[in-house]
Amino acid sequence: METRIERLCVERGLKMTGQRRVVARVLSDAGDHPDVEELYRRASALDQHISIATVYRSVRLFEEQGILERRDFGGGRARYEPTEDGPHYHLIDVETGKVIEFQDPEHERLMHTIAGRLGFDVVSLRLELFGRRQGAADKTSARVQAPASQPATNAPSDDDAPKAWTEESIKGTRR
Amino acid sequence: METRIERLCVERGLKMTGQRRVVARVLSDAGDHPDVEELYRRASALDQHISIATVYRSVRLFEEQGILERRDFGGGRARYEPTEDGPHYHLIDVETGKVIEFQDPEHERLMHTIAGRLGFDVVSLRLELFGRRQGAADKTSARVQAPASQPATNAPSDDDAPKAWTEESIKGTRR
DNA sequence: TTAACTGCAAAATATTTGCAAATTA
DNA sequence: TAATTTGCAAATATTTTGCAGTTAA
Repeated sequence: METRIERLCVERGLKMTGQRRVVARVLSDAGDHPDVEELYRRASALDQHISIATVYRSVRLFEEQGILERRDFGGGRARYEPTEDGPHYHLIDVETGKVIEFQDPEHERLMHTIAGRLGFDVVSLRLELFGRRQGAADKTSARVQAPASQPATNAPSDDDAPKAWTEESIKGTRR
Repeated sequence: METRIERLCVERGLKMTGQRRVVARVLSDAGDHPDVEELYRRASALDQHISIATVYRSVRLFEEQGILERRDFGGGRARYEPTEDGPHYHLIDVETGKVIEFQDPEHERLMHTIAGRLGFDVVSLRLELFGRRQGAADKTSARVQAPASQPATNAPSDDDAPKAWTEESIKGTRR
């Protein structure tokens, strides 16, 4: 079955190579926010004949086409998700690194109000909330001193992905 | 005169070397959001005897101490600002890359409400708005297709800094 | 057929680190 | 003087690119 991403590519006159199709499929199937390395891993499982350079080229292309959005949850790697789900934001659990998506129309409105007040139209925005589950004891205060920009130098920067990815992903990380 | 950053370092029992002092001074004087390369440039002007490795080590240290916050405005480099100014957000002009800081207590409240609804306490958050000056003709629609995460692959990722920095900064960028 | 695409390895960019020498408290 | 810190250069990590060969339309 043809994925939405494939359809969009065809509409925009891009060649659908086997590799491109595989990357599109992997992205369509992903319910999380994989980085390039993880996309490459999943793609390789479906098709041996794919190189990581092609994955990089594909996500860049898809992003340029507005099919994908690049995210930065800290950890030094770009992460990706399809644009199909409409505007939404992310709440990152600082204890576990788990990512929760949420929407809020009121917030939407507020952003436009604020931008308007400054004389701007909103083109896009990003909002990431770092939080701790209510009632969770703070056993790790050192972790969350200054996570404002990157979640924290030493907080888990992983995701809602299966353990295997999580661990491998962190191992290869430079921070 | 001793900078706030220096004072905090001493309070936390860190040695104040000449280099550290210079980096602290440069950061205290910065009204913008310099990256490491720019910090190194400004520090070098004050003191020849400083290497970029030391600047990297200093900002990492300061960030761990909660004295600095790391920001990501796209462009592949981390940018820094002192934490002293209290919570505020950033509006990035997608045409010029100029960064405008703003606050909004209502937004503050809303974030706590939203997090609470999901069962979380807010530890920190980041909000970046990408906007276009009202009335500015859209001569560059290609630029802003999918800037949700990074401002845009090809939008200026510079700042409110002097032209000289802006240009050098972009030149060395990989995107 | 041909313009677009891929793989590979090398380059570019950003950041970290090992170690010997220098410096602060 | 002892523990930290620095400079330098080399190592790592992520992403991009040149080029020759392959492939979709």
